[in-house]
Amino acid sequence: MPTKKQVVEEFRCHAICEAAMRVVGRKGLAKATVQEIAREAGVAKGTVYLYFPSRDAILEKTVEAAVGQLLERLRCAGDKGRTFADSLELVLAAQFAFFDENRDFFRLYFASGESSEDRRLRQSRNYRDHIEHLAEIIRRGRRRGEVKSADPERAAIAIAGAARDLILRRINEKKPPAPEVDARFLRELVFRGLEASGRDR
Amino acid sequence: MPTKKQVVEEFRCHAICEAAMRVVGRKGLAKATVQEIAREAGVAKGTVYLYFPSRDAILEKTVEAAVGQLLERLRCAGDKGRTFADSLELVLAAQFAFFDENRDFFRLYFASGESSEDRRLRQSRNYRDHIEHLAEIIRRGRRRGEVKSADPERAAIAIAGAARDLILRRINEKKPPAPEVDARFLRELVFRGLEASGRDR
DNA sequence: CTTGACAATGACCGGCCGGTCAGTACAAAT
DNA sequence: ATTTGTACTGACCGGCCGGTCATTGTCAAG
Repeated sequence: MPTKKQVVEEFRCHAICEAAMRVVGRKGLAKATVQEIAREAGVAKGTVYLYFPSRDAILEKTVEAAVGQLLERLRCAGDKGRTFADSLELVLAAQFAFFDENRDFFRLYFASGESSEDRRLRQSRNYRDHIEHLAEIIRRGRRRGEVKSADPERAAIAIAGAARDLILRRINEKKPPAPEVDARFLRELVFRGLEASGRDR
Repeated sequence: MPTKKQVVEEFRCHAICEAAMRVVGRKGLAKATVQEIAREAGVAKGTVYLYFPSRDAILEKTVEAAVGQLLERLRCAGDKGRTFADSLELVLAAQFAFFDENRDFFRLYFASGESSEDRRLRQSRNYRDHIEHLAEIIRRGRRRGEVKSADPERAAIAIAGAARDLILRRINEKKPPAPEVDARFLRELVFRGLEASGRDR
């Protein structure tokens, strides 16, 4: 049973993270100051330090929360597909859609980044989990004989990277295609490849 | 005919950029201070400002120079291949090799990054040129009937992204595979795809 | 109403760093 | 020898921002 104090604490932390998200969306990770996050959250700067030990902790938790939410969705999407191609496409579509919804935040999250933060993210549990998730989907496909033999982890990294850059592209486009379109495109690319097939040429 | 003054200027600028490259490799883009760049170049901080108007200008020119060098190599590599698959593999191998050679600089160049800088790079002529180069290779393959119909620019972005993340992976590995191995891997992935072929299952 | 505990505040501090500029050293010109 | 020109120096400044803490508000218990 959470005490009243814990409830307040939870509420404040959440409000601060939400605020941080908006500020980062506006200014970028490096230029998001504690002062502005506090103002955005409607509290004084000192108050922020009642709930977080440091600026880095705020940003870390904020990013962690957002990314955690994303990974949760991707996991669901991945479980829905019946074949490898399905799973992959669903995961990619979910990912594109998520970033479409969080455009502002992620535009600057990607575009900027502070050394300590960005590095932590890339080596973080979240990133590795994401890669591992993709790798697992590939391995499952392999077991079913749908996918050829290849280092699943490296393939996962390549797919994640491709998706990442497509997301950045989408973010800078005024009217990007529907998430499903790009998802289908990338699925086709990594599953079938670019090689001209008999009927296609 | 360059005057003596111009020669000195050229020499100093070059020394400062070289120094900046080493400092960025050590500390990351965001934490590379003018003071340290100056020390590394063996001049006083004030001297740096005789040759560059601002810190940003130093970093911009440094990155621009390094990336320009890279693109030059990639262009050569791309021209050597006779088929689409060849060209792609050669370009990728050249890219992996280049980053292997400049490990320190690019580790922190990628891992950190300051908002204004990183953004400028991504939207820079260099990045777009790289994408355009890849897209052109794809289009050439398409014209020869080697490659199926697909948006060449989006495919180029995806390939560049995949390569980028593989590079980051390689940079963090103590003993990465030879550049050619990863190049072959990625070429296989985007050209043939992951789908199990008849003989492979 | 008083009190005391604690949440909230925001002025302030200190360190950092980009950028400046008065001064130095040294060479060339007179 | 003296003056002029100039490449170079590095101490210094000012602004910024993360983090602190003495003060102020708030409210529930007595």
